[in-house]
Amino acid sequence: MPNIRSPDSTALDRGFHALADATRRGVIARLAQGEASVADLAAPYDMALPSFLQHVRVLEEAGLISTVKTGRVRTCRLEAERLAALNRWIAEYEAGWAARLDRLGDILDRKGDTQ
Amino acid sequence: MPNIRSPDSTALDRGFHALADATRRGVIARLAQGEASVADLAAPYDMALPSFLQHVRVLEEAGLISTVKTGRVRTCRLEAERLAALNRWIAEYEAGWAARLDRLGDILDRKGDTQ
DNA sequence: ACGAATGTTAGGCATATACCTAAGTAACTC
DNA sequence: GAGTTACTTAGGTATATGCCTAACATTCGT
Repeated sequence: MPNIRSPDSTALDRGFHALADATRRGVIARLAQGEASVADLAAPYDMALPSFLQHVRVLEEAGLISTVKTGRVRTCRLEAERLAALNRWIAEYEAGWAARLDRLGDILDRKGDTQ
Repeated sequence: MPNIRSPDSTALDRGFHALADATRRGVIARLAQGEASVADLAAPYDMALPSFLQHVRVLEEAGLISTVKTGRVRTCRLEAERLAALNRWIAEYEAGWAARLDRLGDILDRKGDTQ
């Protein structure tokens, strides 16, 4: 039986994985207010810079942020479109029309039992 | 300097982590069409059942699905509200008003260069 | 050119994740 | 009550993740 994995699954894998960490979500929240350097982004965290840089790379490889190095400063920017893509994946199932129909079915069944 | 992590971050951690895997996203997609047993859910995947069950547990601990055992069958259902909560987190930053302003700035700058 | 600022690379450690096989347990089915 | 079904538990391996320190590279200010 073939595996159901689709070829583009890694984009979602990386995207959601990138969001599954408070530090990285903090970076995104900060970048939503405008661009920032790595040092600026790292400042609130009690973490060695190399460790923090790893998080930045995870975000960049997920496409959630882009960075440019100018002189010795690397400036980071939020890539809202990629974030939107993740949101779209969720939205497709979040609507939950089927789930609601199931629940409606349950409710009707229960009504039938008691009346 | 204090760490910025908020106390409830584990809910988002677990939620997004749960979505960061194609098998688990497949389960969600399937459950969006209605309830299903573990065996039903596992059928499309070329994976030992214990391995698959781990994925189910990850989803359940993230609150993305709920399960009930009736007799020897465990039935799984999508918890759309939790999915919606993740979507809400993304939506807050996806809007990207700040990012758009930045880009608008870039565009205006470039216009200024060429005209 | 010298020192400080801003990353970056290299290497290492502890825990978590994703998979497996083998061996249960509990509940229908006959 | 014996077998089959549908999980479940136990235990093991390989890789990935998240953190660290130490040392290097580059650029900026004076």
